[in-house]
Formats: sequence, C-alpha cells, structure tokens
Amino acid sequence: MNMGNVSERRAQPPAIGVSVVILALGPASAEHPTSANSTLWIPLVRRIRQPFLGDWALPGGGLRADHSLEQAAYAALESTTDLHPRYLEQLYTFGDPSRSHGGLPMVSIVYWALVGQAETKDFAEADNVRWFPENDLPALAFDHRTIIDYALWRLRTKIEYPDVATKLVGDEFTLAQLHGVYEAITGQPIDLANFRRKMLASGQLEPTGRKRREGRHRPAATYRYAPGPESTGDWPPFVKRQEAFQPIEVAPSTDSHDNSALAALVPSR
Amino acid sequence: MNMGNVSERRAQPPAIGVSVVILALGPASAEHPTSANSTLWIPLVRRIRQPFLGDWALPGGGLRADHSLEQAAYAALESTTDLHPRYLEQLYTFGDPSRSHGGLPMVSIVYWALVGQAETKDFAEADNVRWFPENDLPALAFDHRTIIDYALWRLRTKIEYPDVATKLVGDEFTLAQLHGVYEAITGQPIDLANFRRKMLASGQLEPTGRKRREGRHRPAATYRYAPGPESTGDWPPFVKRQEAFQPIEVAPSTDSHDNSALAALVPSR
DNA sequence: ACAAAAGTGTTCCAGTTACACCCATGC
DNA sequence: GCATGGGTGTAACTGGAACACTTTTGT
Repeated sequence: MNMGNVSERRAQPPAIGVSVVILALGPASAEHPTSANSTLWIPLVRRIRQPFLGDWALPGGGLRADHSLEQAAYAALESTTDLHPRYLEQLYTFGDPSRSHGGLPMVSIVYWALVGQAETKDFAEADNVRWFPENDLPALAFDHRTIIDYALWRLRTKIEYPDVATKLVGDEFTLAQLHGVYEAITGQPIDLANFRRKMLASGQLEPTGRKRREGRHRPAATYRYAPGPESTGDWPPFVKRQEAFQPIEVAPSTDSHDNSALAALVPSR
Repeated sequence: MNMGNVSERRAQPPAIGVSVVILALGPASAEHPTSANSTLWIPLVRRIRQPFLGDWALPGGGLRADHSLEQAAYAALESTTDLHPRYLEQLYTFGDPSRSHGGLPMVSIVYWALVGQAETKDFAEADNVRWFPENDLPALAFDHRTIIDYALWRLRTKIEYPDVATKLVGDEFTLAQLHGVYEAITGQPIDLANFRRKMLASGQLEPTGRKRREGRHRPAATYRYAPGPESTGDWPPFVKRQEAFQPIEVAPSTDSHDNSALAALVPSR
C-alpha cells in the first residue's frame, strides 16, 4: 500500500475496528464497597504496543469484509473470556480523528455485552486480561474511559426492560436476586415490595414452580424470563433485531460452525 | 491496490461510508393523506451506478481519516440540500455483508438529521435529488428502506423530548404548531389542552411575548425553545454530546472554515 | 420461640386523561 | 352576533412510592 505524503494519507479512509464493553455481575470490590453487595466487572486487555503501551484497553479487533459487525464483536469477546454473552447490542460508533492520539486514525464500532452471573465464577484471568470493578478502573487507553462510561449509562437507562436485567443473572432466579441486580446497577435502594409487583405485572416472568434457599431462611420461588409477544415498543418494529442476531460463524477460519454457543443470542423479543 | 483472489478480498476490511436520513416537516401528500395536515419528507438521491442503478438512495459519502463522523454526515447532507440541520445524531452502524447486494462490502454509519419547517420552502430539487413523503417512498437501494424505518421509529420514540420536537419547527412557534408536529409524527390525536400544559410545565419553552396569526382568527402566543439546566437524563452525563457537535470544518478542501452555518448545532442541553 | 427473609395489603400522592368551559379575534 | 381556534378549569383515573403487615422457613 503506497501512501505518499501526509495530506494524501489524511484523505485516505480510516481503519475500522470493533470493540466490546463486557459487563458481568460480581462481588463488590473490597477497596471500593458500595451500598449493594454486587458490582459490575469489566474485563480489559493490556496493550502491547504504542500508543498507550502498557495501559488497559477494551477488547477489540479488526473487521473483515465477509463478517458481520456482530460476528466481529463476538470474536473480540471470545478473545478475552470464555463466557458466553447473553446480550449483545451495538452501542455507538466512535470516529473522531482526535481519539487515536498518535496512533493511526480509527473508527471503532463499539458493542456492549452482558454475561450471566452464574458463569462468572471462572473469571479466567490470562496474563494480559484482567477484570476490574466498574468503580475502580485503571488508566485506560484512547477514549475507552468515555466509552465505558457511556456503556454504563446505557445499561442504567435500559435496565428498566426486564429482559436486560435478567441477562445478568442465571436462567433461573429469585425476585430477590433480580432486585439485587437493579440496586447494584442503579445504585439506588429500591422498595422490594413494589419491585416484585412491578416485575410480576410485566408478564414477562414465568414461575418455574421450584424454590431456592438463599440464606438459612425461608426459600424463595424462582422465575425464568419469558418474552411474551405483548412486548411493544423498545425495539424497532422491523427485522433489524433478527438481523443483529443471525447465527454467527464464530471462527474466522474456514469451516468450524459452532452455533450452539449462541443459543443465548437468539432474538428474545 | 492489489487484491489477489476472492478469499483474500474477503479478509480485507470493508469500505466505510456515512449516510444521512434527513427529515423535514412538509405538507401532507396529496395521494396519501393522513389525519394530520403535515407529514415528514425525506430527500433521496438517484443512484447513477450499479448496483441498484436508477433506484433512490440515502445521501451519503466516504470517510476521510482527518474528518470526524459528524463532519462526514454534514458533508453528505450538504451534497443534497441547502437546508441546515437543527439536529444531527448518530443512528446506527450497518455492516452486514449481505447488505451490499453485489456491490463491494460496506459499513455505513448512519446519522439522522432534522431540518426546520420554515426553511423547507426551498425544497430545491436538483435533477438527481427528490423529496418524498415518508408514507410514499419509492423503491430504495440496498437496505435503505430498513434504515429509514429505523430512523422514523427513533424519531417517534424520541419525540417526547421537547428539544427534538422544536427542531422541526421554526425558532419561534405557537403551541398549536408544535402540537401539529407531534400529531404528524406519532400519527395519534393528542389532546391539545393537556399538551399545552405539559409543554409549558416542562419549563423548556420561553414565551417570546409576540403573537402570530395563523388562520383568520385569534392570534396565538409564540414560544422559543430554551434549554434550561435542569434537563436531566436523556443524554449521557459526559462529554460525548459536546464532542459530537464540535465545530465542523465543512469543506473537504484545505482551509475554508465556515462554522457560522453550524450555529444551530451547538450543544443544546 | 425467635430471627430473618419471603410475600401481601393498603393508603397516599402525583401525574395524566377526558372533557366542559371561557376568551379573543375577524368577518 | 357568531364562528373559530386560543386558552383555562376541573373531576376522574391510574400507576407508583411508602410502609405496615402476614407467612414460611431454619435454628
């Protein structure tokens, strides 16, 4: 590729990449406790080249012409953690020339993903991957701090939709657990009595009939998220949602289809 | 640029572009009347090459490494109409390989823009540019129909925020006008009495003291949109908004700064 | 029996809806 | 005066917030 002088390069299109903000519910961090006993954790990867060498950054990768954006996001996710996302949505596309800070100009299409609580036990920490609590992030490369703040803001404003909240707990959960998720995310105390009624009234929660003992006291009924066709609004009335969650050919290599891992990504509303 | 065989090209990054869905309030179309006497109009450009030669498409263009996404969106907008946007926001990024339909793979970062009613008099119709009412669109190239549907959906869900609605009328407007905008966009009849109270209660409307005669009857007081610092929520609590509306160097050529045209784009909340 | 969390009932309040009504202006 | 839209008043309805209360379990 021949790019002559500077002004010629400036006229070139920028590079494209995809990044992912992965969010999982974990224990409240010891140093920075919060009112709730859970916090959000985010995995970051350490940069191994300039600029920002040694700083932490969002997982991400390049984009191939024969892959969808979701596929690229999913690949970036896999490069960081074995956890499978239960929710994956496009967040925003950042492309300001100033954000590269000395690197080559880059447009980043950012996704955010939620992974379930049950699975977060294996917070597998590779050498260059580490999980950080949302309220105690290290110095971040590029504008990634801004991006994370935006992702958290989006989560907080979107948490009202039951399907988002349920993606942060296991498939089967008690209302108290779900309540905890809401409090952890909003940072606000929420009246449990009203919360329970509101959730049940939404018609999107299906009792499993089973019970679960949380502490050493009365067991609670468990529920499962059940979409229900009456879910209006929120998402556009057209195919976009299906399109976004088409089966993904995960491996960039030729022939390995593993869509089983993507069962959780099937359109949910 | 040398790209050998097909599989090699598939591994290349796709091209990037920016498209804009421009929305303006205009008269209800004769063939497809609606309950309200206004409808949304959208300018489209005719394609002059394959694929989809002769079909209509959203205005758009390429991306340069030294331009921000907003600058590119603004440039695309200028290529179509002289109208200046009063609102410009990123909508979504589309990148599915299937969307190119025989063309080269392309990632499109789509913006949507609102232009004021007063200015739409000069619906300047160039040979390859035509305005269409939202309810009577022609056959569209690529997935542009989906994109427009998404933009309309977004507008309809966002119209609640007074700042969005006011962007579709002139700087000075009567409550009846604003009411008409709401009805045109939602398609629902809205109780005028309650509407007026709600708007005034929002504290974001400032009386000008002037009056305007609309029909041949009692004149109505006019108002102006006045942000007010109490506007909470809606937008993320960080710089993103400012960043998104930094002064834009419009012309791709070397040195012509014309930021005066962008006064309307200054952050409004 | 007692502690602790699960789960239910009930009141209060604020914001919205529906609709009746008065006001200002042109003809 | 009267027609027409501008503008106000108000009662009924609705959903959420607050909090007292009952139930079920383990020790």
